[in-house]
Amino acid sequence: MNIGEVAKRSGLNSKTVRYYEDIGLVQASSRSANGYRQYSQHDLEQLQFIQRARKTGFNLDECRHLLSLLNNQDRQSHEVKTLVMEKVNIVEQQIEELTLMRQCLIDLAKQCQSNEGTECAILDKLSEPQTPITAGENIQ
Amino acid sequence: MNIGEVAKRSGLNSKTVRYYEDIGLVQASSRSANGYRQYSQHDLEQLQFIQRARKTGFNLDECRHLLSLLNNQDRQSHEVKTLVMEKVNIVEQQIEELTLMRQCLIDLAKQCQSNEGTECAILDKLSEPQTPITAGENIQ
DNA sequence: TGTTGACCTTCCAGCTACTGGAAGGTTTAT
DNA sequence: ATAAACCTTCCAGTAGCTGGAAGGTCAACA
Repeated sequence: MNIGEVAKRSGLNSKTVRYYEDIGLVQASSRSANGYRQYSQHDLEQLQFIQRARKTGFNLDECRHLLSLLNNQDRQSHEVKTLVMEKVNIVEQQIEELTLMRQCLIDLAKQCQSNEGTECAILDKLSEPQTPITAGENIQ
Repeated sequence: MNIGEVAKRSGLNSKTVRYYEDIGLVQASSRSANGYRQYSQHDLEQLQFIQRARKTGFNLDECRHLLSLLNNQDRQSHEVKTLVMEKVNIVEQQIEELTLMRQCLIDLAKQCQSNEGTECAILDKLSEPQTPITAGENIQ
């Protein structure tokens, strides 16, 4: 199948599929006489795997790792579980930070009269010389 | 004060301060005879404001907006509140998505025996032709 | 006086994970 | 014949910095 077809079936964008080939995340596909990329069922499955892992929250390096485990018959089951549980920890940290950030924003908003006036408690708060707001480290 | 000092006092990196100048987020500082950047108390306050807004979860465009409101005497208080509440919504969506993702990962991990074997329920799940895992749209 | 180290300068490249667009070739349908 | 819908490559841009190279400046110390 052509790249458009494999893209549709894997839920990825054609550009993304080419990109994954460029960075060596998947093997270069074969080509037909006109130079078009040709994908096998196996290729599709690898791309679907990546799409699903990405959606589950793994970054491309982690996908690379998962793919190598997937394609390696000698892998050990606990390796994969470790990877997943590490990811759970990271996601939980992110949730915690976002929750703090949310509280900061709500606290800010509470102090605002929200009228037509030019005084603004929010801007004042953000301008204070001390740090009244702490949402942990900034995400991203 | 020099860039190192203003960086330390604002909690930013010198590189970041130069970057903010490059992209026009803050006005270019004055220079002393040797070409070093010189910062006033006012400059420091603007940088501190940005640092705090970033930490609170605003991106650079939003910081730009907030700064213009901060520096504009005609601003209206509710404009700022609206910006903050919009941000709360976005943060809440992110939290929701991450929470779903966390559950996916935990579900995956539960099915894993985590032994020395080479079968792996997690990889199997990620390889399934259907999409068993849905954590909403992937966050970035 | 020389030199060491800590500053400062500019410029360029790289990170993540794509995405958009240009310029062009191919295939299919009308 | 021509238009639309594919496909190709290559280059650049996104956000928000950060690292490094190559070089100038300044203060302290032997």
